[in-house]
Amino acid sequence: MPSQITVHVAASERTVEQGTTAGDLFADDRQVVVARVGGELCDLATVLSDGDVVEPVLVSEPDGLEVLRHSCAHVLAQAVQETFPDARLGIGPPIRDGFYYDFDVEVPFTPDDLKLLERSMQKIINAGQTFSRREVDDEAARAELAGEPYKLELIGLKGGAAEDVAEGASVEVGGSQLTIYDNVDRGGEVVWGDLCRGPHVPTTKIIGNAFKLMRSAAAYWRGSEKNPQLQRIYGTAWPSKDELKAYLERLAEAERRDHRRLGAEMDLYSFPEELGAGLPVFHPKGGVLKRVMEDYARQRHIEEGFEYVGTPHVSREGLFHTSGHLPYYEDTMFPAMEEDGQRYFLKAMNCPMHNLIYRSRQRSYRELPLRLFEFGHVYRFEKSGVVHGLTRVRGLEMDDSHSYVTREQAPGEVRHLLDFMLGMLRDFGLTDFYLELSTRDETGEKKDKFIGTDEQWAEATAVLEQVARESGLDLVPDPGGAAFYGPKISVQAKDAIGRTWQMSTVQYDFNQPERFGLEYSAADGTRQQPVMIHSAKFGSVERFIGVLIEHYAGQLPPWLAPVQVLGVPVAEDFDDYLKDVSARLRAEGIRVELDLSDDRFPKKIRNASRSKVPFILIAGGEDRDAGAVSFRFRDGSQENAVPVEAAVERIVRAVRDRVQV
RNA sequence: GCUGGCGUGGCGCAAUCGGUAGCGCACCUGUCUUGUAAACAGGUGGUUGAGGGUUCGAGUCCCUUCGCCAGCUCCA
Repeated sequence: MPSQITVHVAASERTVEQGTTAGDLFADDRQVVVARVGGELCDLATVLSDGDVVEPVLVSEPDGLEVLRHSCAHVLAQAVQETFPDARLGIGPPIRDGFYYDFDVEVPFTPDDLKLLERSMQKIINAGQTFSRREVDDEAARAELAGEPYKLELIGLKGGAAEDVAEGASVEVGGSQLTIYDNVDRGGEVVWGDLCRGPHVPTTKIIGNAFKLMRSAAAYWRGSEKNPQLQRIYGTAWPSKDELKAYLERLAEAERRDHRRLGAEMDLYSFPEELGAGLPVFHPKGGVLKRVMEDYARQRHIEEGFEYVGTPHVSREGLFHTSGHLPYYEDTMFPAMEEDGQRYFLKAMNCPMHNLIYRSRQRSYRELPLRLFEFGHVYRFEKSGVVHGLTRVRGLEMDDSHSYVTREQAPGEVRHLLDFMLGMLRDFGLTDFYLELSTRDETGEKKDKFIGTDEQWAEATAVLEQVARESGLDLVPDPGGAAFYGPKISVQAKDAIGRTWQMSTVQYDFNQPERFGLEYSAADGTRQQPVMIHSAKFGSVERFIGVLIEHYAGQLPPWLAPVQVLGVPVAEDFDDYLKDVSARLRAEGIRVELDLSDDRFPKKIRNASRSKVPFILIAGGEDRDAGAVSFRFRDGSQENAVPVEAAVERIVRAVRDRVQV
């Protein structure tokens, strides 16, 4: 055997001693945490073979960061088993921004436990333990892990289906070869070990002090309600302390933008306990925001060929049997009301009622596309644990529209709707999108939920996919995410701090027209069945308001701001002058408030600054003498001596053009 | 629905081992009011989410229930 081998590193060949490891090649770069050998992520301890192609993987790149977080999860597990010897191990994968590890413990972890574990992890990290890989066969693994029932279960399930076992399980049992990672301290003693596919960072030292345990919560084993709950600890880990700090600051920023907090501060809406969970009320200022959104959406729908309709909140149960909703969703509808032996339900969707409008008389192909639209209030009895602010409620208003079209018209209508909804989202200041295509589950246990023939699903899905691709936006598949009656495209929008929210949806429905017996007379005199296309631009109006509040951190653009102008007199003497100015603005339809309180000027400025009103108009002696006002903006900047005429014009234009200031 | 945490005047918080609920802001009243993030003084307001229990005594302990938060599951 030759004593030297040739390896390829960074597109150049290198001749190295037999027995050289990947780590040896990059020993001078501490940023390298693992290596890609022949395309596979490997430990730096991997011994190279002749002809290997080796690339360094830095901790700062996505793969390297995942490995760091996965290793950190291992350190957590080691700390847990040292502190709570009876804890049994679940799985511990990296996730977005961090990692978790699941444990079966008698007593759930407390916040104090987390602090304790964090200290214990720091000790392990400082000890500079190495991660040492060891291949084991199934028998040996079973023997060694006899005390770890969940790991044994994973061994039984290992192989190609690992990702089906549970999200994240593949990091434990990836391929056909089982491996155990031993944590070895400086003295060479094995102090802990875990079944794991790897790879890992070479030593715990790499983790440094740029990690933090965030919270603990229960999670079902293998993600199923039917399984026992384990206690999951979430943590975060970063290449450096600064990056950890930046991450924590992002979380703090998200908290500052929380629409529940801002809604209370800005007096927009509240969630009275007396009403019940998930039932918000809109205060006058929130009412302005909601009404402006509705007015604009209504106008735009009419411009896009929709007709505004109205339907009741309740219906006899038969309607929801016809639509097919009741068998699937009775448990998430409010309980039935009985009257004269009839069961009535609060509606959880508007489409059945729109179908009745369609069916109220004979329809001709000349009427198609027939587009119906309304703000329909629907009620969904969401499970208590999922209700959340305005983003997940039990009573909501949908901007619900249904286009009835011929099969031939369907692609054109979907395209029309997609353009329409993207345009509307842009009008509200959301500009960064991707699309998600939700299709039926072809194989899984939920396959039976989807009604309709294979051909219908294939056609519907093809139409949506084609239009989605034409949009040029990124398209992410979402298998199994479709409604029971048809596939959908959803628009995912990124907000100002990079979070994505599901906004608008378009759904292709061949089922309900059939169930309701919808027809139109074709040009040749035959009766044909239309296709129905559901769409919602806001989705839920409540949710959209919540997203906007967070996106703008409460600093709404003038056209949406409940109060657009706040007048602040420098002293009482100028109250009348500002009253005249505000009358001019009101005549132009501007929403103005005046601070006529007996607070002194600095206090008024303070209150005005905190009010998030886009235009603060100040007037004192200099302004009055010049027939002018002074603007103060939300960023604290100021523009003095603006003639009243110009000020009014400027405000009116900002509102009309829907710009942000 | 499940697991854990929490629930004190409108809001944010305090109340040592159980010993008859405090503070700031807001609000009200009065005096004050001329240029950019808090003038001064006084005052109203809670029986501690709700119901039950233990105790001489419960905001503090126990049970039930409602609501909120985090996560899991779910999301037409």
